[in-house]
Amino acid sequence: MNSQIKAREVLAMHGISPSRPRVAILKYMQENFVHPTADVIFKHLRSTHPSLSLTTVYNTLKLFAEKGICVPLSINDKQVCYDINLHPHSHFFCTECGRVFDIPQDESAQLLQSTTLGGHRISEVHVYFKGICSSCLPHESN
Amino acid sequence: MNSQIKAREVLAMHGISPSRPRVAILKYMQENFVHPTADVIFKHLRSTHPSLSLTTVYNTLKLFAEKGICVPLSINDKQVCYDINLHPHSHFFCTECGRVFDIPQDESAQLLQSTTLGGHRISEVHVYFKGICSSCLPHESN
DNA sequence: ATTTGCATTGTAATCATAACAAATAATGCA
DNA sequence: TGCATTATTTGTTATGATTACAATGCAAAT
Repeated sequence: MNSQIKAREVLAMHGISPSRPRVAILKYMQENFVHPTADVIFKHLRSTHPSLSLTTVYNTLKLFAEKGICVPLSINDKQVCYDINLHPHSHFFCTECGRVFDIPQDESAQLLQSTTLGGHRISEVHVYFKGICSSCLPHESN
Repeated sequence: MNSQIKAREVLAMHGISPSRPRVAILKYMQENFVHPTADVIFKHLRSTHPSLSLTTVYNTLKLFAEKGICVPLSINDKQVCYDINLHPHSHFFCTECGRVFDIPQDESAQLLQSTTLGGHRISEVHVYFKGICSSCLPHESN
């Protein structure tokens, strides 16, 4: 299939050898454009890949994140979920069902003050940056 | 002291009885305008409140959050930290030292595309909303 | 002083994630 | 083709944050 090839291509582009579990996990993320946790992926692939272990899923997701294939999201305090959508966009986390929805960036920019967004009722807005703070940065020239 | 009074006032305003641990925890948060985890608070108050238990800190922070005195932040995947600053603002998480800095909202709005912010080097931008999604919302009239 | 009910405590349980060592597969080369 | 070397995967065990829960303590009201 197409996504099978695509998954292998993506792995190759990032210098990752295309082992069975890696291809399966990436393919899953490409086909199911959700924001899965390690556990969700594990449970979905269990039937078709009986030997797959949860540890492998964790390792693989961490590897993907390091290589820039996906991004870990700490939206809720329980589990980390992963996003293969690398285009700039925001997220909406439903406190009822726990699903994470993608929100186009321009939509979210103007709606930072609004209370509804695409039919969802917003109760919290979170914006945060990650990086290296001024005191941890190597000092340039003094 | 002033903040002692202020802490008790805030508790009263939110219908929370001012027990020793609650006053101490709130006072700590008001005086040290950081973004502490339960553990950080516990360790700081341990010396002056020898009988304090970690469970009480967890319970109290959860209570404060429910009553709207503070906001839990899931910025990093390890521990939840709490913010008593309720004014709209963004956060900067340093991946080196783990500290969380407040970022004025207007500053962050324009700098969503920038790579530095008040001397910090930005590598990730996260925007997310929380609320109830359209399918979990009670249907209005149909 | 006694009751009543909330608050705190300490311990034990849970759950996500990481560490680690053993088993397995993949790759290159004689 | 068959072995040697290295990378991956697996299963189990450990860790660390958070919660559950039962027992104790405390404070206001009678």
